Amino acid sequence: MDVTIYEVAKRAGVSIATVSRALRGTGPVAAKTREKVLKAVEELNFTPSRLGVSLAEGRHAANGVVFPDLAGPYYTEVLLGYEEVASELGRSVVILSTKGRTRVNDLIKDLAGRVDGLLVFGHAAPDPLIAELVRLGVRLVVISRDPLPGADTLRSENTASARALAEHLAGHGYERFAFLGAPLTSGDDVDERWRGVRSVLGGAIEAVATREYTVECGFDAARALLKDRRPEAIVCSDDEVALGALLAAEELGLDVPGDVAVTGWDDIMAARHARPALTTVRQPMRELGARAARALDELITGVRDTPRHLILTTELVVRASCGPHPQEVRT
Amino acid sequence: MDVTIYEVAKRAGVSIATVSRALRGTGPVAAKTREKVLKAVEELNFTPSRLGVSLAEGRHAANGVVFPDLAGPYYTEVLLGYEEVASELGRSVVILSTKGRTRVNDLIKDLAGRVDGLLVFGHAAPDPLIAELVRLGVRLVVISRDPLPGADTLRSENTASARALAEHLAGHGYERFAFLGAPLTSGDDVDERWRGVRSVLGGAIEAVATREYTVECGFDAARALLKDRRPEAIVCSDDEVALGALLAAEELGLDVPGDVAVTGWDDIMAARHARPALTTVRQPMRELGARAARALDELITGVRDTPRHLILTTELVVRASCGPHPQEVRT
DNA sequence: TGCATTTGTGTAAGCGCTTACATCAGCTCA
DNA sequence: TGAGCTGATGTAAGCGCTTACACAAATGCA
Repeated sequence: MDVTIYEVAKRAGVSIATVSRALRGTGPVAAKTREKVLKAVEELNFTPSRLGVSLAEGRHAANGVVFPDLAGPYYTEVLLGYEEVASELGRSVVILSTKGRTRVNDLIKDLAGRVDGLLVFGHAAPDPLIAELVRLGVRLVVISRDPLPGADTLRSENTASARALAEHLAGHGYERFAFLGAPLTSGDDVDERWRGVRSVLGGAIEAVATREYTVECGFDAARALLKDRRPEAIVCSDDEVALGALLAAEELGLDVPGDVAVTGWDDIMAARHARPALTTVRQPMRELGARAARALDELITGVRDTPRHLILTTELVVRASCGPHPQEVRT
Repeated sequence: MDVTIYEVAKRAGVSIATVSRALRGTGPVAAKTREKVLKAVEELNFTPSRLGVSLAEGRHAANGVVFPDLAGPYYTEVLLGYEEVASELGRSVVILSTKGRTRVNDLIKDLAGRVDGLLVFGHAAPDPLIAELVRLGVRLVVISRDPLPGADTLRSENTASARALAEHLAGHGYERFAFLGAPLTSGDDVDERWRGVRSVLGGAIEAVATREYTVECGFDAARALLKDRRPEAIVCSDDEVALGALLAAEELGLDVPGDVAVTGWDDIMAARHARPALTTVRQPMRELGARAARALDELITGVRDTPRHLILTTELVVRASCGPHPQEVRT
């Protein structure tokens, strides 16, 4: 891994410029010369140093991604979609997890210095930092949050889907609801969902916090809620919290949906396999990642230079956990 | 992000060497000079170009990781442990997912060219490629597979734990077993587990393949198995497959562990929350990642230059899914 | 006070590439 | 047959840093 273009040039009896041209296919090279070069490359096992190339080209050919954590399928699915497209576009992906880290801002700035563009999950970086990155000219796509100036934002639709979900539940005849989700950060996905359902259900729904968006936290919060003042339906901020709620109900000997209906959000794989299968809102997670990678590519290559705010559509997926509802089709 | 050390030097009225020294703390710099430099850095919002630094230092300050996929907690947990320690050591992490990719070898070699060292999950890269990387002098840690020459390997203990698990199940009085796991690749973790249980149970256990190590595949394979010729106990290659088996049993109206016992491997969070809670073997996933990062650091810095093969200890975790067993302690 | 250190700073040579520009054959075509 | 091309190659100037080395100024000590 430490043979340089000079050695190849010497061995092939040409200049380094010719080697470079032969390898990249830029500029004309005589067939015979190319042969010689390729032979030398082969013999020496030469691979151009990424650092040299990048420094000369003035680009990293790498994208960054900042996430709080990797717990659960949401982050990993988005990440995989992102990595796949980035790879397709010839870019590597450099990751940074912020949960439990100190000096997050420094870490993120450092990351920004080693990539051509950055994907940031909504809650993984504080707003002032985002603003600073924008000011520094970092190419940025922020995911799962409301639009902000200077950066692309990308999210799935929340409000309308939340209203649809709420209306569906209301159609079951339920009258006392709870929204089980983490502390609401204004403008993030969960906040939008909460606003959406509340706009339909009004005072009939109360918000209940969980520590995090995990099965465990959903379990704890749901158990407390169900013991204390059982609502007829629990709308959860996401599928994992909902899975926790299902477990809590089971532990308390409650039937879902007989005693309490439960819904999730995201449509992760486990939602379909849960018992009862989870009514949820399907959000295109891979697609989010893929779009982010493409958006970043546009910003980096300069095809586009004004921020764009994209919202992907979602789909209400009705399954057993919200109760019998003959009009709807099950998946 | 495009202000260079030259501009800082000019503004501070010093040479670029002094700027570099002031910023890195290498070599002596007068307090007053440092002030001037820091002021200029501040005003210009200077961040040293990572490419320039890396090229000059001759190191990327980045590690790579190659995984097949990110499905389930195993990969993400290892990855997070790895990233955390790498970050602590001042190294970024560049990821590469190989599942469904064409030209994997090229992708991996490309990755090798942009990092100082590589963590590779056992099944993510073909053996010949590993050998080639070793030959090229790539610093390498391979995880979850048997030792191979030239590279560090790192895994959790399998054989003894598998025997312990098998003996535990035999102690319940079960006599007909199935091992539910993916097609066995010689030398990988699952293969070791299979060999371990078989060494105890002999002809009483049969191997049943799953397409992948996922809940879904576990579900499908288990359903087929349970319908066809129900064993008394199903030893699963990992927790996710086991969760699938639990779901299959439930769908078929079978009681676990009454009608069939089920065990997993890994002790992912869902194992504890499953109903019944899953008997499994706890493997220190974060620790694996963390160790890999440290091992790589040793190889990169040259503290150590001979390969090391490390095996971390595991722990049998007995829960309800294998049936009542008063002698053991439940967690 | 003079000499040997130490301290502070600058100069310049890399690190490994890409590419603009210069050069020079060998052709084409009038 | 020579002007004008085109094609093939080399030269050298970056890209943005780090650091060995040189050197001048400041300091220590006898």
